[in-house]
Amino acid sequence: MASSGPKGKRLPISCLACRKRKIKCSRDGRPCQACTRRGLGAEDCTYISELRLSAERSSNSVVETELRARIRTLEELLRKQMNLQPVGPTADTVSTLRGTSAGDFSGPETWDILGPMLDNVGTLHMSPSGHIRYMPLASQWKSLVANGPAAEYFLNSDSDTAEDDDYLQIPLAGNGSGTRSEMLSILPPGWHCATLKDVYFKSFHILHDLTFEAEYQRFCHDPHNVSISWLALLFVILAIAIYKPQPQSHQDDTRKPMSIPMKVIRDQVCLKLRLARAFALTAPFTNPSFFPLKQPVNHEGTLSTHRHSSSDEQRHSGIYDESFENVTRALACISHRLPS
Amino acid sequence: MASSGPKGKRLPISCLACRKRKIKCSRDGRPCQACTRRGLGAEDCTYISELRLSAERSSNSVVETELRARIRTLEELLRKQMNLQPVGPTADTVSTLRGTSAGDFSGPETWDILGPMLDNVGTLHMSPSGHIRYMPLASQWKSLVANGPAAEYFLNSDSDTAEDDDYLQIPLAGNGSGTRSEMLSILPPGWHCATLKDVYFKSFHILHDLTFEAEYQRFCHDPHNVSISWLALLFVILAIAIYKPQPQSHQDDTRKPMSIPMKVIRDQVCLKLRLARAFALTAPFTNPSFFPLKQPVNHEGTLSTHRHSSSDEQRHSGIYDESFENVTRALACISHRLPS
DNA sequence: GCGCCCTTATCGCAATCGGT
DNA sequence: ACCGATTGCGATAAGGGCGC
Ligand SMILES: [Zn+2]
Ligand SMILES: [Zn+2]
Ligand SMILES: [Zn+2]
Ligand SMILES: [Zn+2]
Repeated sequence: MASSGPKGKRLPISCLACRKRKIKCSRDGRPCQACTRRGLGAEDCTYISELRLSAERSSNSVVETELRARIRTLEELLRKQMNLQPVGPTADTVSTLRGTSAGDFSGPETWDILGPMLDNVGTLHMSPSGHIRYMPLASQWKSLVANGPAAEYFLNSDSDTAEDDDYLQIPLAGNGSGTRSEMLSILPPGWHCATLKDVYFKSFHILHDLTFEAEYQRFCHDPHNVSISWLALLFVILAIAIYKPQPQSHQDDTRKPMSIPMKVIRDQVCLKLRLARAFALTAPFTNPSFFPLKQPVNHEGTLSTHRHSSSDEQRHSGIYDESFENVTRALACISHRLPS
Repeated sequence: MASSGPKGKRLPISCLACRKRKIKCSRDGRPCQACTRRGLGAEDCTYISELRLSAERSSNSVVETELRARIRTLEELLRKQMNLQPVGPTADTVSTLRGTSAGDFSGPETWDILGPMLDNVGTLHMSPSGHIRYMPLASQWKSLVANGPAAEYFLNSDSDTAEDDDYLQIPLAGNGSGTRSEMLSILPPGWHCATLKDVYFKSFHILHDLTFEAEYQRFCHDPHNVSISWLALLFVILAIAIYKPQPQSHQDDTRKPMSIPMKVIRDQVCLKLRLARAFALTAPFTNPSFFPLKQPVNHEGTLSTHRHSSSDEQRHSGIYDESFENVTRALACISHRLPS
């Protein structure tokens, strides 16, 4: 009668494979009977009972972690606000804030050390098994990667898997409604974003980094208020960064050393970004109401000598629309060779 | 026993819906039994039998037409070669050539009047049901549009139909092999291409029209020898042109008046181009070996002040690859608002 | 919430067809 | 008989929806 007997009694819930197939699960052995018939091995016939429990219990701490990350984001923002130096010793104010939730963010798993953000985007409707609770988007994403039904796809898909599109319900040709939040939900978690963004701007010097950084901070503040075009640009930047081979020695930058194993990020983010790229590239073309960002951004290199007089003239003649600037920026990024 | 009795004999092939579902088709009535069971109406249960036959029978004359068009292409090329005027009265040589296959290309259906080209691209392996014969790609495309299995899709699809991709076997994420010919097979027939190209360059003045015209002629000469990136650019140009609303009065251009009803072209080309756009936009991102075109092209407007010194410098530092120029060109086109 | 019955949809592939 | 194209069986997957 005790519910925790580890004996030969059947496990509390069906195996994952059977749940996905919606078929009866014998719930014995590690390859259950249905899975055995299906030719699946022990690695495919898994149960999530204890995982679910632990996840349920630990999701509180996950939220806690993300809230802590949010704090650090605000610190960073404030620091940027008071002092334009990237990371100056703006001791006072920062330390004050830091006292709010000092926490133990140090150690070998330096996941969080890389400037978190976006960790405050989450929604409320995620309720694992009955409870309603705040669920940051980053957590959603991470759990998807970690133990979601598409886990295998993420980790060992090196070739193009076209069917992943609908597998993950990514609207490749969105009709303009709900697209922003969809794209947000696709975004990798904040620490990945920040890492990849840094990688990009350390490697390429086409976009005006300071301008983008400002926009990025604005995005961290209020992720739902950026334009779709800017999101698309962000996706492109991340995609480029994810493909850039990691240099062995870290840059001679005074910022925090990038101790995150790039390989790990790459594995996790790669497929998501591939989808996002396709989306970002297709969406504006399908629906011209995308890419509505207004303010232009300075470019360097071939695109830097931007002449506004002719641009304005042409804009009024109907040749350009206001999206030109942003698509151009995205394009400048795309043009990098992606080593694969 | 006669095979041509129109009586209660079964139609030669199953209905399209059944073929797609791979289920037995009763081949009676317009909603066949399977389709009736599925709740599909007559508009979904279609047959292509007689269309296929007619296409098979008429393909000879189609080839003939396309060969004639090829002649005119060569005439046009030669005229351009001898005289850089767009259409000057280069009487002698042209008339000599024109005598080769004078033909009756005049009349109300001025399909062919608009500078044909690409009509010589075809392949030999197209054997509708046994015969091996020369099959120009344009013919393939036209017959697809006119009476192919996807005919309805082409004519009444105003919204996005995502499933068309695999319906037409367009490799949205091609792996780089066979892509060029695939894109060529997607291209609208020559007269459509020329018309749309003209529309584009009459309306927009971003790309250097003379340079592009030269490349276009090169493309007409040897369509298989252009780079994928250039093809993508062409697709984008055509896509823009197809969406541009047709002005009521034709331009004050001394070239042949554009008497082709734009609406017709639009209907036929629209979906193909939508697919091609998606392809052209996705492919280079999926496979960095795309967009390999070398020679840069002058731009006007915002992109005109191209600085080669910095470009070269950056190229060598690995920041740009040689595809930059072309993607930029494509992007400049994309940035137009597409009125839809 | 979850398990899973039972109706559809999918599609590999072997039988079949039809032209030569 | 050969051979590429086509058909459609039948094994399998997907998933709507109901009872708990
Ligand atoms: Zn099972
Ligand atoms: Zn199992
Ligand atoms: Zn049928
Ligand atoms: Zn039918």
